[in-house]
Amino acid sequence: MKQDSPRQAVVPVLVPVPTETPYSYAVPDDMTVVPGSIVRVPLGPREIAAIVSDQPAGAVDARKLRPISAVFDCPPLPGESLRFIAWIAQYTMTPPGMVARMFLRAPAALDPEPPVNGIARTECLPDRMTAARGRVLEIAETGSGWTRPGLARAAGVSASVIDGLKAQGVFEDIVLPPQPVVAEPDPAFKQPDLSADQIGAGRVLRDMAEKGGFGVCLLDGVTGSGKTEVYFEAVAAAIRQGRQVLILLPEIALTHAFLERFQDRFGAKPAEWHSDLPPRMRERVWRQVAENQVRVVAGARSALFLPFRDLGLIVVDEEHDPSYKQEDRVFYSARDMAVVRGHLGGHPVVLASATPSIESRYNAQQGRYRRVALPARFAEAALPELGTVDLRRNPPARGGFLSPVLIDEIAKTWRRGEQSLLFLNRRGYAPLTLCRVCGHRFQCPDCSSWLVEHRFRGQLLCHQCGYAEQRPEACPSCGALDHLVACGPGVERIAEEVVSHFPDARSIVLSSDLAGGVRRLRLELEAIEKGEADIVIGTQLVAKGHNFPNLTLVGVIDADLGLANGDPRAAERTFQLLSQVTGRAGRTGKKSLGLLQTYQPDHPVMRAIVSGDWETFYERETAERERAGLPPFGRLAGIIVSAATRAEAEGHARALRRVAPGDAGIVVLGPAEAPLSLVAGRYRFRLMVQGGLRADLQAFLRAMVKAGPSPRGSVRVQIDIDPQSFL
DNA sequence: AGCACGCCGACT
DNA sequence: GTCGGCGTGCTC
Repeated sequence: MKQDSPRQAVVPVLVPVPTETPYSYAVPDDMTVVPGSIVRVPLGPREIAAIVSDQPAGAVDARKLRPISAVFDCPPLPGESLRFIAWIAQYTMTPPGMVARMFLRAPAALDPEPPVNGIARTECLPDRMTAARGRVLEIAETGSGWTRPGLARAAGVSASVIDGLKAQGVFEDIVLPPQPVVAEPDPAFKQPDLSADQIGAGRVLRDMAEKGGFGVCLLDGVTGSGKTEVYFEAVAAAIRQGRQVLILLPEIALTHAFLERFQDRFGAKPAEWHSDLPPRMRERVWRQVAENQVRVVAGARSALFLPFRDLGLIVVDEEHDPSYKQEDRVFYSARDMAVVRGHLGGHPVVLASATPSIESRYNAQQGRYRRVALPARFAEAALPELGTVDLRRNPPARGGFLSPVLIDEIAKTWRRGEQSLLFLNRRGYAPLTLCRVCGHRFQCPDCSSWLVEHRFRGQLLCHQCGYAEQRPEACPSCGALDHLVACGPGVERIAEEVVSHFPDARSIVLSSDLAGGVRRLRLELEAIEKGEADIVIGTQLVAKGHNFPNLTLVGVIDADLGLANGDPRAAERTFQLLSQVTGRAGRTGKKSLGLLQTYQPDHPVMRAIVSGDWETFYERETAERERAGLPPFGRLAGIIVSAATRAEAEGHARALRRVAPGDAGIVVLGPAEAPLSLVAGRYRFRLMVQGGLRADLQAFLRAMVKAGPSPRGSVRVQIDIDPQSFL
């Protein structure tokens, strides 16, 4: 539908505030805007960036109308993006302005990059030549453009040398063109050496990318089967067609490893997009994506809201990863929204995982997605030999958590000069502290979960809400001194046990609360990769993406952990996590071993991992959910909850928010991904129920359901996402 | 979501 | 007598 846009006096504008409809703004006579134009508008006392909408605005008093201040000098968002905003708003029950806000996350990028002043050679030659001048002229020949201080530094001279040359007309002032954020990737840079399986799978994906148009392919291949190289074939095809490519990665996996693999294949790095990108870089990436200067973006979930002009392919790597879910403000699953974006814009979507989620498997089984499987590990990367250690038959020594079998294997591995990884998904020293005299258990005053002892810090922490207190000497209940006992293991405690068995081995603990933050963590990981540790004890952050080249033993301290928390996804999650962790071994070419300590070696999760028969596990899981009245998908009932005031409604929302994600099982409320929306009069709150809800919260919700809507104003809780109908 | 306005408690 | 807490309402 092409038509000349008539002069509009008033246009609808999506402002980043939670209103149901766009606001109306007057368009000054000398201004032209189209739907998608990014504009600066006055809103109350401030000026903010907003998007001209194609949806009708609500009625407004003409006296309130204010004019658009300016149109930003950047390309308007394409219609596809506007439809994407509207779709997400509707699906997630979020005000459209709040969704639009996600497209405006790089405010400074809305204006063109400030021009950078540089200098360039002229035809003139200097009157006298000196050593310093010679160096400057030599360096100036290299590179694509120099700033005055840049050239001086590169030539190792002071800026006055350059000023002298400039005074003679040897250099002149110019404005440097904006520098591309990354080099152009070359699809033919290096032809990969693929196995027969990879070639077959790669051909399917390449065809999808070449043909274009919407379609979803689930690329399912065990760790080390070379999934990445396979979807790179599709990426190459899209680049050849001159289209843009978005590769989504779980946040933690934005590691050097991926970027380097990409560079090996394409000769240049992809543009990165994630939360700790420096602001400058962020702006440049945003702008160059909008101007179709960037071919490939590798990013975390927020990259989904970059203003691509000509997207030709979306890849979601590790599609099962829970970090694709955003749980604040706008609640969405980036994996699902990637499929939606592909659908709206007519792009192929590749979902890749070694352990696909149940819902993606189900969608593939139903024929909604195409499925391509890579059965074997590639080349020299042999699978580790996997086994369970039955803790009933091989119990740890009193007060310990390592079975003799595991200790023996650690010893052997260490003697061979190889590395061991001990995995326990629990931070701190002990998950429960109690008083041996009176039985007092340390509980969080705010949310009633056990306080976890962190011995290195001397604190008791609530892992649920972040509450912290100093670890006391005496029992706060009966006053007894020295009778507090730690129950159960955390990584710190395992480290203690490791030191007692292997005092001469170099051991290290890695968890997200490591003192020194992310930077320290990165350093430690590098040190481990260089072989500077013998025994690594870590939480789930060691499961992702790092290559420990000398690792030949993975011991899972408590493989049962997480199976009994009532989460309907418990088995699936445990399976995914343990597969990933044991996959850390066996990348060396050497013989390697993965051992799962468990009290239930016959549990389907253990059997699936040990036997490698994942197909049976998936079938069983799907059937299990159906039996429990939790089909993998399905529309869920709404719940009416009453609240008299905004404060009360907010209180409910906060309470739900704090305890919802990843907690114990929700049966009344249905499967894991159900988003709840609380709507109280004009106030509206949402949250995503990920793992399920704790029993006390279920009771709370049930009570509210019974209470029914309040005549004074109500909070409505809705749970009605239906993944089957999300297209 | 921000931000202003407004009404009650501890301070220069 | 004011500073500042957050409860309430509004933004085209």
